[in-house]
Amino acid sequence: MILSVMAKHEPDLSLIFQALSDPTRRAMLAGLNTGAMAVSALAQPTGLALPTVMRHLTVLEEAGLIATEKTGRTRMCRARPETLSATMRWLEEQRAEWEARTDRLETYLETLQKGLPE
Amino acid sequence: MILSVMAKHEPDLSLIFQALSDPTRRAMLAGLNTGAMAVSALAQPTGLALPTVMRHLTVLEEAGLIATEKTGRTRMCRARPETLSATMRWLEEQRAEWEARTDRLETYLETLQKGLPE
DNA sequence: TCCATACTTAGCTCAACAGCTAAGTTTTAT
DNA sequence: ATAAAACTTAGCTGTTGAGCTAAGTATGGA
Repeated sequence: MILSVMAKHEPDLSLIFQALSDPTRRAMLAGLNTGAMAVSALAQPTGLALPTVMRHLTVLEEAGLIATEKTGRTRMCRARPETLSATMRWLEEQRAEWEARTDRLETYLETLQKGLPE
Repeated sequence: MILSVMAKHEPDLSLIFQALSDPTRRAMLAGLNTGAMAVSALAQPTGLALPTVMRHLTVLEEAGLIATEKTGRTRMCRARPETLSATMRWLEEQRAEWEARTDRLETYLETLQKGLPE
């Protein structure tokens, strides 16, 4: 099997961060961490109209943060934690790069200090 | 010293994710990982007008992702990796919660399996 | 002093977003 | 065969976002 076939939706950071920037969507995502849920069950605690909730779910799904499947007349939603992992990886890379140059800087400064008495 | 005085800007996830959702801003942040930079230096590779870049910088600063300081006529910008760490912490909590309930579910299913022959 | 540099402020445009209501569609239960 | 349940689609509204130009302020060098 060719790898590119498996990579259906490589994570799009713009879509992911955009999806996570809304508190309602973060709450929904947190709700799904306790198990899969139908749309109306997710909507209930938000107090929002159903079409509004549907829009939020579409945003989350297009970002790869959840998956949904319709069975009969109800649509079940579940979290996709792999996408969270991919996102953490990006954040970690940023911090790592920053740390690397900070370390280089400190090493350089130490070198200067040792060099001074010379 | 009282702690609440120190916590100037507790991280606001909505602001942070909103800031990170724009590719231009992520590129700027990545640029700052290689060291502090003046506004015009950050603007140059983007090809955007200076006021546009300024707006991006304001968004990043209000999210706590960078800090800036003006000396003379130039404003220097540097990354604030602590905010990235706080963000990772939230993502990690989500994944942890999801894993916890998944583990509980698997344990339960195993229990059922063992129970069956009885 | 004068001019260039480096932002900064003001204000405009167009697109995208979050919310709504009203009116479908498809299943399931009676 | 109806009717309720659970979405789904269409379309409207007010706000926010990213981009621009033009004009202003403040510093530093000649």
